[in-house]
Amino acid sequence: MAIHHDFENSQPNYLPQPALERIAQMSLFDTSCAGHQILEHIANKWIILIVYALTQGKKRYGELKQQIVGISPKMLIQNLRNLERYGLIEREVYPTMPPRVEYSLTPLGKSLVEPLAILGEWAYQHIADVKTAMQHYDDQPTANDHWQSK
Amino acid sequence: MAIHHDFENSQPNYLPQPALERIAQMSLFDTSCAGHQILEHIANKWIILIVYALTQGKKRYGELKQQIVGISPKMLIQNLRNLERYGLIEREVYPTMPPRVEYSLTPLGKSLVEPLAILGEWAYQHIADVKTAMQHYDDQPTANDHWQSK
DNA sequence: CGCCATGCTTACCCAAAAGTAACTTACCCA
DNA sequence: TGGGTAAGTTACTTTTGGGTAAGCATGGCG
Repeated sequence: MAIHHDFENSQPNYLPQPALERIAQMSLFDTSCAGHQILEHIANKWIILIVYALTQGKKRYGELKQQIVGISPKMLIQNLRNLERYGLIEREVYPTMPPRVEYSLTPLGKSLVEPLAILGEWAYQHIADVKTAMQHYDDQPTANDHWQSK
Repeated sequence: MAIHHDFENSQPNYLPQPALERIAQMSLFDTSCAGHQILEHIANKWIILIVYALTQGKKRYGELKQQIVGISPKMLIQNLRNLERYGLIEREVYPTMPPRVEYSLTPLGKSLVEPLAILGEWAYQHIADVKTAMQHYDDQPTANDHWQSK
């Protein structure tokens, strides 16, 4: 617990030192490191959105499908299965008919909410910055045309 | 600044309230929302590793290639271009011969370091939890075989 | 003089991921 | 008897990600 503390006021440097120090200790650059692999699975648009949705409490498959606009049934179920496998969500089946299945965050899943929320906030807060950077980049005619991922 | 504070001791609830409140305000579930789109681009294994690498300072292409084990030249250059486009890194060309190009984080890029570091730390700290969850899941023979992403 | 080494970039191609849409199961209800 | 419903599942196709290997420029060196 108490993972991140006062990292803003300790160093004169631009970058928060404790973060840097801690990054240096994780061998995330090594693809064979489990931390790297987990990151690879977690850093996924749908995973993030599903976890976000479940912060609001138990949700049924249909509710998730409705809330996460644009997700296909296949992607939803696939990512739900993966999240269950990683121990981040729990799947409860009520053997009624029509079937009823509820998904909820496990304690481990809940512990991931804060890191993801921080990332989401960053995205949300820097929309304008990124947009203007992209326009600026795209406007310069210097042949940077064929790399855009959209 | 001061984005995340004492979220552990304020609520009786398991989940950090401030994060939840703020998530609710972002319309990340809407694919047409710019925040959603940015998240989609940032939540990418290679992007994260490149930003991590650049927290250590300016780096040349070759240095990055060496440090980020397993990245192909194409992925490296593609993600560098994207990061530049988003305004997260800066590309400096020294017109010497052999050419020399240095990449560094912009202030915007530096602001992303802390969120990513927190995510990386989560991954690193919960390796054991996730591993045991996966073993447990894989051991139950109830035909969950065809979904695994590895 | 010409060939090699270096650093970066691109072309080409295949494999994996993700979207689409139709199908399933089993009960209830009209 | 047949339509509706919830939660998937499957087959099929398209899109994207990613690896391999070659291109290019130029200064150094033999």
